[in-house]
Amino acid sequence: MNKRENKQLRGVITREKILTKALELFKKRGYNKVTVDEIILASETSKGSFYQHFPSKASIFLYQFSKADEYYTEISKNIPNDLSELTKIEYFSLEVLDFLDKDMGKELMRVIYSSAIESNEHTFFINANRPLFKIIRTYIEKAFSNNEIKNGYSLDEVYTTLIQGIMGIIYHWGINNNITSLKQVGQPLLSAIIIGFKTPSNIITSTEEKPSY
Amino acid sequence: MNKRENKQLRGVITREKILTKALELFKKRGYNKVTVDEIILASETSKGSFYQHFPSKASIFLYQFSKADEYYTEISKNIPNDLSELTKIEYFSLEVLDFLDKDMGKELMRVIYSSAIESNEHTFFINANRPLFKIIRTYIEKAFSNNEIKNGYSLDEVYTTLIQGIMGIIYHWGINNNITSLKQVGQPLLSAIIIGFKTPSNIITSTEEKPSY
DNA sequence: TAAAATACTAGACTGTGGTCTAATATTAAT
DNA sequence: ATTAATATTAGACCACAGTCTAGTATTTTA
Repeated sequence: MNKRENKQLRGVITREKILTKALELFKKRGYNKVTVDEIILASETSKGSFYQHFPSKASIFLYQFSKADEYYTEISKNIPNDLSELTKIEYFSLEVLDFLDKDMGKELMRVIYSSAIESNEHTFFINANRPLFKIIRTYIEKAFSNNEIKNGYSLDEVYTTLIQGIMGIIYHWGINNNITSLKQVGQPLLSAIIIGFKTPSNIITSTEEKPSY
Repeated sequence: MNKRENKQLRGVITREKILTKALELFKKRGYNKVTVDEIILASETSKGSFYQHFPSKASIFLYQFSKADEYYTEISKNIPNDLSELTKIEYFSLEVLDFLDKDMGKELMRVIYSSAIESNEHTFFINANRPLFKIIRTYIEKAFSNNEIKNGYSLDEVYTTLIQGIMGIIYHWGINNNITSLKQVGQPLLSAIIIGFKTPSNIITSTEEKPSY
């Protein structure tokens, strides 16, 4: 190993020590109970090192979320091909929910959802999800090609509707303390939305029967 | 005025001074930019007084939300009676969104949604909304009586689905920086959900065609 | 190999929301 | 009217995430 690697190595090792210890502590005592000072004490490093390697306490916790994209791609590959595109969307979304529940966990999801809304630096949330967004968008495009969407919505409307639905499912599950699985609580909304897309709406109904709004 | 009123008065006046000045500052410079020290300076009070009258900085901002319930009841009274119950739900929900957008504003909604998910003290969010929840539940019950719900969902499923949808709409709007109105971005999801409720689902489809999940 | 540039580390310091305690004002009890 | 109980106020203090600066180690340039 040459000098260059050695040099990077010092940092990499420190970073790794911090990351490991931090995640260990978060797991043991919960994210909110663990302080940065504790992490640097346990990992025998310093404030300076901590913030050299991580931009915030949250980022180190959120780091776990980076495997998500990888997994989404995996899920999408394993979807039976004989399903309609809309059914694929439902199937895929439910698998995503299952993954978030079982592999990521409620506490992490809460931290993700709260940091996304409490600051304008939700770049991560929006960007890191790109693969998720792209996968969904691709399905929608195909659904349009196959004429599966019959309620007159545009691609963007369908897309936004789905994202709103998924976010609503996760947010609602996040603030509730019951132990029902995310997949289970999310299934009805997803189904209803998909059915909504499939069902031709009476144009007269939506423009004349309810003219007041 | 007797002694008792006088005594309460001192506190009430202080409380009012803090509240007024705080909301004024929040409005002028934004919630996050205003510090508690600034508020007590501007209102000529003290830390002790501030926390005597308010449990947190957020609570003083969230205070504005207390008129919400009142307004929800008002909306529900003014809904045309010749609409179907499901249409009423859609109408009502859209009016709620309109109110939250125009009267409450995005910053307040973000603070509400972030404090609800970042601590377990979201009692307020859940409880203060009771009237909203009750109104929606009542509509749903009537919709069931009128046989408007044809997709086989239980009352709780319909209820949860709607709440998830509404929360999703608000959350999604909250993290996005575009200026589209909440009502406008929420309309498609609400419509799709309602259509989903109305549309009989093929029972065989949901239990046999997709047995793998 | 000397000098310059860069990465890394340590820990003092800051900003800010929130707590605690002691003092004072007000009300209630006797 | 005295005393006890309670509400209110002031501001020192604490906790904790995050910043800043000075110093050290490593790498690159020449």
